[in-house]
Amino acid sequence: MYAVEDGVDVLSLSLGGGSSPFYADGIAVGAFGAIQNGVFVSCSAGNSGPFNASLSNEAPWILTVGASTIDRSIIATARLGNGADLEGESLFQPKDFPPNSERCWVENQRLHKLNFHTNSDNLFNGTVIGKPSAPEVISFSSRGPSMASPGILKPDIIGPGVSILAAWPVSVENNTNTKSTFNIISGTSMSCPHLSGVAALLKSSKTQETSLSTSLSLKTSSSFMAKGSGLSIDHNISDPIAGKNKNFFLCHQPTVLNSFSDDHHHFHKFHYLMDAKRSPATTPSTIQFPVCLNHDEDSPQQSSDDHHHHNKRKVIDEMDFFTDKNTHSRDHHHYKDSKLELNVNTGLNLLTTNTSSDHSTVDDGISTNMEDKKAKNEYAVVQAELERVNAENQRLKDMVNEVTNNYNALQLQLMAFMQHHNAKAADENSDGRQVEEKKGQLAAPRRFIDLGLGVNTAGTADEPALSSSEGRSRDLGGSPVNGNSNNNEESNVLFGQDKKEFVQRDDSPDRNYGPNKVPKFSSSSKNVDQTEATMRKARVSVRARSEAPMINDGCQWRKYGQKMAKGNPCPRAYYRCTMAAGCPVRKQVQRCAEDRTILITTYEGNHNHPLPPAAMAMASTTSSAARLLLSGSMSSADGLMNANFLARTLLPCSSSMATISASAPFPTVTLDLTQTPNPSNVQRSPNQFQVPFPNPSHNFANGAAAAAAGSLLPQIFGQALYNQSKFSGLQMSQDMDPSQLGNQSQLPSPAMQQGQQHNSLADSVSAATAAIAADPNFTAALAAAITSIINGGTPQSNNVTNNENTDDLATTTNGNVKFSQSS
DNA sequence: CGCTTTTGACCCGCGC
DNA sequence: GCGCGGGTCAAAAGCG
Repeated sequence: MYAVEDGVDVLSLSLGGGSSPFYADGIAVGAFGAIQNGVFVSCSAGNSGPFNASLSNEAPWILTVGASTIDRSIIATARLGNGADLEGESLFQPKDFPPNSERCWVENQRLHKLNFHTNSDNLFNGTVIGKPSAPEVISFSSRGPSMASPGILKPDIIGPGVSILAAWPVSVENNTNTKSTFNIISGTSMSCPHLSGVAALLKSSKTQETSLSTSLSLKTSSSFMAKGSGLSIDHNISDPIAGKNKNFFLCHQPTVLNSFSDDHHHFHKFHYLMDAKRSPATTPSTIQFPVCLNHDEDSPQQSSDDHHHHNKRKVIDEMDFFTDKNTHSRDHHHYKDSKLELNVNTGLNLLTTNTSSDHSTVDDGISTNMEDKKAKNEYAVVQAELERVNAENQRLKDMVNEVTNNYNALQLQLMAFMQHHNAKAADENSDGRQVEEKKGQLAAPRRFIDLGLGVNTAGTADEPALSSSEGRSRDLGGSPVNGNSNNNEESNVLFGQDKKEFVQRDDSPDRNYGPNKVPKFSSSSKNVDQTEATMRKARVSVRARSEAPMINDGCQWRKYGQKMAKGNPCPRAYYRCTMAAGCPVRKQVQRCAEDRTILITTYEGNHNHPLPPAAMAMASTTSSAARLLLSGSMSSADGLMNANFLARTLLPCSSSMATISASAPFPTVTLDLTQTPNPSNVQRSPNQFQVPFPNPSHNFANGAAAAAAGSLLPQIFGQALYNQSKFSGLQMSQDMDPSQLGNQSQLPSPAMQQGQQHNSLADSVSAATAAIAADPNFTAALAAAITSIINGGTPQSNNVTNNENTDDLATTTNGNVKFSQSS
């Protein structure tokens, strides 16, 4: 026998499942806050709890199941009508829900004991053990619409007065172990983008109810309905899922109402079901809990239960889940004698905005107390909504920050790629001319670095070719003027991690510096120091919008100072790289005075250690930019050089802008990630000329892949490798002919320059793959960018064909994009 | 306890 | 030479 007494509302809110917006406890608070006496409340939090259930009045029979699948520390709580708090552990775990977890509590002097166990993320089987001695509501809520995994209720828990609520199908075993699946509609939160209060919540359940063809198996007295219950629970034993339920109803064929309809928001609850079915056009201004309790007086089944209509907790109807109707007859009478009051007013019209149409029986019994409660409930709803919105806002902020960081990193990557590509292309274009012009003058032949992947350059795959800087150094070391010189000669040069070591070993050969080299640097320690100082002072400033105090560039930094800089109310923070002992890299972080949403990060120096993939974007970009800057400044004797270089090398292009500052105390290139793609929007300083990163399509065709391989990827590859010549790139640039600036720019970043002799190609590929694959978004974006470049590029005869890298091949495939380094 | 951050002192270069 | 501003140091404080 199954019966629900008068004065009992049943409300089951299942907040579980997916990314439901109903996690906010405020919803539950608001929802339950309106529930009045005698309401059964069953709630279940979903993935991210917490939720709280508060009852504003006596609620003798409450069973609350709360859980968070995300944070087990979150405790679902329910405040009982008597002021007692009901707390339960967070029972759910995404995967490893402990079998047979037991949870007990005492509520209103009744022991509630539940065993829960589940065996999958979205499967929740609940077993209630022990026979309740009083009307109770037990709620099962799976985490999702797992129709195939209904909860199972043991027969012994099916007793008089026990309601079983489930958001999803629940099977009930009868004495013959025959399972019968039934559903009880409960408010579920799936796929509801917006909600406000219970009404919306339950209203949202309409779709699911319909789709799931859920049914409600609950009965109550008509008198209860007359009290204005806002809760709608309709009987539906014809549910296709719960078709067997029909066999468990002894006395009637419940009226079927599968879904909540707006048209059903009739407030005459006493006739709600009937009206809803017969007068669907009625549309109340208030959103009502569509209560579909089986109290239809016109129902032929009803007559058989008339004897249950009593003033107190009368069981006017019964639902028999089992064929054995005598099983709980004694309990049934027990419930009939229950002391529960019938003056139940669920007051679930929480979001009522216009009560004029409210003709419920509430009117005849409303007291000021009720109004106060209603007001409080509304307040609670608003407050809860506010909290929810705040929490959501915070989450969105976090998301924005994260996205911003990702965007910045991606942009840097793209900039690095374009920069390398551009430099390479420029070098290609200028190479012939430059070579002729400088023929015989340059002792330092333009030597392309092997990208570190140069299997052939070093002779063996295990001994990758030296970095570009190394190559250049070697060239400086006396190699004949040969822009295409092979790397074989590099084998004579050793590069230590320490720049000085490199210098010492590099001083032997004589250098035939061209007369136009300005300034010329000798191999003396003095010049070396000067070079180092210059390199160190070369700065790359990155402007990016970020709410965070510091952009995440993948490196570890230690703050060593903070100063108030003149002209900027925002303090400037000084950081030092701590990823390796003695790493000279430092950076300054300061917010832009004009626009404090812009964070200006200025990098200085080169890392002397491998960088994690996450740090590659920034490191490669900044180092490349610095190299570009230094190349221009150091290799040109006059200011025109830069202009020429830029004009020849850089082409109009992308949204990212590089600004080389001529007035800064230190040579500084600024990468502005805040600029819009429209060049007209670019602000220019009289002392600055901006260098838009080239549009690869202008001078880059099939070289895109080569560029990717020749710049970005090599850096990534080199990343996994340890390097020994951290400043070689700069030193090389000192001796370079302006015509080689493009090549210079093309050189890998210091990170790339790091010694690769000790690493295998496989390791490099692995590192690159990991770096690229680490971030699917980045991968997709980069792939799209490169694809765009390749597709948009106009094939040119002067495609990049660096013979030095002819055999170098570093290929990593990510999705549809294949990066292949070839020359 | 070790690492990081804070913060005032100190150093240094540059301009007057 | 002095003052100013940028940058760094290092002891103290904070933090996990």
